[in-house]
Amino acid sequence: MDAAVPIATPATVEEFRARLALITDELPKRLRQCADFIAARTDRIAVSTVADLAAGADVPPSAVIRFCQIMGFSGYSEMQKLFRDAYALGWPDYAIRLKNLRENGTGSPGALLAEFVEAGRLSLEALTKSLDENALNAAVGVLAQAELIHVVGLRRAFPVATYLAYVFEKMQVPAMLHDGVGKLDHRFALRPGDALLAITFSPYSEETLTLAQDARDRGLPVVALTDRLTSPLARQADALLTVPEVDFGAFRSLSATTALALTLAVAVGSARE
Amino acid sequence: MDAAVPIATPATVEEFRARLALITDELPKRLRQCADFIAARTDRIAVSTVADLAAGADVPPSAVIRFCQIMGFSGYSEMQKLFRDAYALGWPDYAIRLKNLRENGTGSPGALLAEFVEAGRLSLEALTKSLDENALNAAVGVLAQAELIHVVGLRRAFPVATYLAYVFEKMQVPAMLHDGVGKLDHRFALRPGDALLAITFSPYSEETLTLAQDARDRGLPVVALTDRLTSPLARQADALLTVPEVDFGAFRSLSATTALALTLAVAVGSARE
DNA sequence: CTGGAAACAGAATAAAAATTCCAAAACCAT
DNA sequence: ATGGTTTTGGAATTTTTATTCTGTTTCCAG
Repeated sequence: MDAAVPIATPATVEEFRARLALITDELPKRLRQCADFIAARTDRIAVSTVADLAAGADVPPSAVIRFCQIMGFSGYSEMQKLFRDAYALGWPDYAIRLKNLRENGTGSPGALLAEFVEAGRLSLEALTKSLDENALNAAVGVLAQAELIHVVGLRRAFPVATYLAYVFEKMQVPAMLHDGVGKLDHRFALRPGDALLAITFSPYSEETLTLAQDARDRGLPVVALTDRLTSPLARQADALLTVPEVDFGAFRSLSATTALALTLAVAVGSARE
Repeated sequence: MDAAVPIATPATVEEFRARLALITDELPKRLRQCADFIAARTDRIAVSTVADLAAGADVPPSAVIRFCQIMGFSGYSEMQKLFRDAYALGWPDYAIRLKNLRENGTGSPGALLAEFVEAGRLSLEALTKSLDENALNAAVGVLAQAELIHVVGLRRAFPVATYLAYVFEKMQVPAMLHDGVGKLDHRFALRPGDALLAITFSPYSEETLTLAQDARDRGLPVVALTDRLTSPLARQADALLTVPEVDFGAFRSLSATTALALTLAVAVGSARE
């Protein structure tokens, strides 16, 4: 027993978090599982029993109690009290919370976040409604058969392209990201049997359109991920996926685009095995 | 005993509210007190004991139980469960859902998309609930004062980093993206007066952590965008932003992360002029 | 008033949850 | 390996919490 550790009981959620971060590293296995689970799901403490938490962290209940004590509480009940008292702030459900955020001043970070979150949600909703399933299936079909998938997307679309490249790699799908580093266009990497996945939004970037045209000329199938049916990519595309992303001001959150890209990548990955 | 009132147990908070409104008027005194108190403080149910509620409504505990039964529940525990579940909303067991999807022949792309959209929506909602506004303001403050903002995020976090770099550029905020091209770490580009914005998720990438440590050693402020409070970045961070992203299988939609990143970038951009 | 039905308070009981404790297992330095 | 230390699992115990039950009170129709 470490008689020499007279830890102050955390009095606020912040203190709790600080202490949790501090000790996590040097915890033995079971206690560490507790720490990790609780770090990820802190909010549940207020409404869970010891047994619930123990099950979630996959440890016996007594380990949870020991964890509470290491955190500086006398036991679970005392720790839970901290979160139950703080709970009132967390409750306001999504709509109310969003309103609160908005109301603390136009231009404040909180208000901004509320707008972007809302834009993201609307985009996601619109996506499920507007999606053309045939186009999606066609896109998956085309990409699943490609020997190598070339991914291109620049400027605003670049994050999407890099994410696709990441997921393809995870799924062991041969893919090549055309990132324009060094202004090299790697257009000669487009080989028969390959396919191109091109992403671009208004204002459409020249390089992407050029590469798509190039692929087309060489007879490679092109899948386009873009913002409208009238996109200049439409002409070259064998499968055209449009994403109705909602803008807030000059910015767009990319939520819907990311969701669709992820779907595409995972579906293609699964289809290939 | 009203043998003739086979009330359906409310299954959602809305149903609960509807029923509460319906019966409140024709309730005897004590039960009415319960109804009134609960209508005003519905949120407390999830974290209160019968005794707490009874004290709040100024009735004996048994009256609260009777009230629960009139509301259509077998007792207090059943009623409380409704609210506890509603609070901890989200995070269904994605491991299981993904497995189902796989086993049912990979699921159609459409079904996959629905899952990713749902995950994105939950993440966004959770973000509004869990956001620490102080941390966000602190982060904006730190970055607004930096001469040059260094952005680093690799692998899964890379899309977020590139997106931040894009938005910073749009807003004419001096920023440098550390992308690891050529395995150059550019650590000597960290100059006094600059700040680092580091993004990493479990499993945390070594290079990002190293750069954060480097920045710290040189006395630069570090803003961390990560997935949990126990992240290894927590130690070096002057402002720690955590994003509760719902994973679906091995993948995360990044919706919440993108929304928060965008907020950060735009808020910093505005604050600088 | 008064008789009968509904509502009630609080003590008694049952159920569930938290906590303790200790023997067994794992770990670690020698 | 070996002895000492730390960590662990789970049964036993204590504490808290929910629920039931019963005698009493309140309410109201006649």
